[in-house]
Amino acid sequence: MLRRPTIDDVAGLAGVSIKTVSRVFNRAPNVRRETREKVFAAAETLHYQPNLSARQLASNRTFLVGLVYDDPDPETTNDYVTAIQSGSLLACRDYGYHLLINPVSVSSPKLIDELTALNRQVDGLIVLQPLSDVRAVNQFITENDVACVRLSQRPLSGYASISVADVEAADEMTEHLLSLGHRRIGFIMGHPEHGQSHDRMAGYRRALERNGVPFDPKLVAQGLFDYDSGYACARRLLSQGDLPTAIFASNDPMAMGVLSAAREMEFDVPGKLSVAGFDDSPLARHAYPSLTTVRQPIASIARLATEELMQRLQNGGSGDANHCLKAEVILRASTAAPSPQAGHASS
Amino acid sequence: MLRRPTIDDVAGLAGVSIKTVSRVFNRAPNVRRETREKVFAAAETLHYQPNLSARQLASNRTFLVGLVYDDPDPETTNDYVTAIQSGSLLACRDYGYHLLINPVSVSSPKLIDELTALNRQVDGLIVLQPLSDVRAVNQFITENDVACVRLSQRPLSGYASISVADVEAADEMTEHLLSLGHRRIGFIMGHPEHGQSHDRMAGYRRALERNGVPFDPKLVAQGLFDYDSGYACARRLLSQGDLPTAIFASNDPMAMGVLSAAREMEFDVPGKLSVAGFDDSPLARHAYPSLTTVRQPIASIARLATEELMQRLQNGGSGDANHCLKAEVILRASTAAPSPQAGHASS
DNA sequence: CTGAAAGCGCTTACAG
DNA sequence: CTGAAAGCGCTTACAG
Repeated sequence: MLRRPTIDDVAGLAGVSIKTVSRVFNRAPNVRRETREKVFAAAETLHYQPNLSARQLASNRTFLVGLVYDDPDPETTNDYVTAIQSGSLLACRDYGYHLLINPVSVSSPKLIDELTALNRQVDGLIVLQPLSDVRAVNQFITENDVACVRLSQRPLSGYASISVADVEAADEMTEHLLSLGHRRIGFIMGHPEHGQSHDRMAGYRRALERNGVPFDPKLVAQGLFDYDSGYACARRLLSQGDLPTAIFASNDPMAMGVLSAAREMEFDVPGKLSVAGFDDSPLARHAYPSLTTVRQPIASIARLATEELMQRLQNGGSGDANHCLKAEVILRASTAAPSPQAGHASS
Repeated sequence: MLRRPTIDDVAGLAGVSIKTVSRVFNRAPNVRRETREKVFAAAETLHYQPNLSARQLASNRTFLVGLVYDDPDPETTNDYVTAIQSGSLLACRDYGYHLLINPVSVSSPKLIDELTALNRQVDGLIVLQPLSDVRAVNQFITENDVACVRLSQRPLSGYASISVADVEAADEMTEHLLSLGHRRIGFIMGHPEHGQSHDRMAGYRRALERNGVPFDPKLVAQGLFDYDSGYACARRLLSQGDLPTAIFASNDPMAMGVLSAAREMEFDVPGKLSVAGFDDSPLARHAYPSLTTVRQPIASIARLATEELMQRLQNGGSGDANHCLKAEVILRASTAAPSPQAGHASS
């Protein structure tokens, strides 16, 4: 392979200074159109591509975005994170940026050190939940004036955050179950460290209240957003005296656990028990019965977060900006009206 | 935030030249232990971290590895790719490298242009299937002498490849079904462009042959590695005259499709139909019934590929190196002995 | 075992 | 609208 062409080669061929070539490639204003075209033509013939490292060093920018998320177990794939990642990647490309994937552990004592190191290697961060809800992380952000966009429903003064209307979505799903005739609706909360968990719970309670259905703590179980906890919570909820006729799990993996528990305990779904999830992960559509759930606009979230970050990097912009996107209830086969004799079944 | 410390600051504080600092950080030999410790101490107090861009520019290396894979649909998560990615990421970290995730489209006319551009921004590539089985891609690799490791069972002269013993694994799974007493075993092939598809098919045939069971083309259906194709193939296989008592699908998503089709057509699994998959994706354990499948050592594959690449980058090493890892049959609830009356059921 | 000098390929004020 | 010079923070031969 020949020596890679440099900015000098392009400048020479185009008959301009390297500064002009630089201007053209950085889309700076104040370049005559004619000149620009000459430069592009020269670059084309030479197959010139700017050297990233040189740009980085000279401009003190990296053209890199870091995506940071909690990854308790590298063995288990997290569909939500994967979707965010792929959406963000696409948006980065549009701006000539690369995405650096950075799983960290929220409970690691080195967390802040890791974030510090990462922050030096990228122009900005996209911080997913639950990291974006961790006090130490937000403190790190504000103290170091980190360029970042947070995925969280709790705003951080001076920064941008993107979130989904979890309260509304959970409210809507609960309303759906109520409208089918359910009155005893079990709820499986998500991981308590995630802001979403509390919002979804709030939506559940709001819908009950609005419909005059008393909130019963015995119908609520604390899960951890994974299959196993959903399974365990469902077994508990389905073993007590006064049975629920529906269970609303805060995410799809937990809802899958509920389906398994129901099958084991011979609760026909949706005949004897309705089950709803949240996320519309790939599992949901192919579950049996297919899962009623909430579809989050993950691709839009990722794109919006990335674009918001790009804005801030370009304009040095800061200030508050809190975007909240609507989610959508997806009705499938796992929810139906309660059967007349429901609630009288044995465990 | 204060000015970031540079190599000069460290050298000043440690009382050595910057060259020595550089040597220490690059783990070069020929540095007295005492000196090294002085340098590390100075770096520690200053919280010094080498500037990546400067290293890149000066050394003409990027400390970046590109992971390239075919991504036909960014909306759908591919558990296999995600697992490779996370394993490779971990290995990269051990070597001070970052991983650049690069989904491309195998059918894009710009594929080679994209690979060319990517190749200039990284030190080496890890190429997943089916890209690693595409002639144009391999041609690009050899013509440009690209530093890379391929995930493929078809070796490429001068390069390293990592693969899984697909033939053996498929053979073993088929043997398992035969040993249960199945004689009419349906097989759903994977995407024909993937090398694995053909190997798994070969393993299936080999086991049949060894056991004196004639190969019946009517029992084979062509899938595409996704749920929908598995579902469609199963419907076809279960609608013909001479029914299979077991279906071996070339991967788990297709096996999930088989389970759905079986449920719809009222083939009890495993009573009337045994079902086996391949991959041991997260779906498999939580499926109903839980899926007998083949566990691939994905983490090991990813680590091995990354380490092999690192070797080559460090030693400028080349030459053939073909690693083949063993897979493992995981027995779960979806396979059992055929019932006596099986094969006489209606569709 | 260690150092002084040159240079990697860009961008950034500063001029004009 | 365009250019000449300096410099970003490292590494790389080359000396010694």
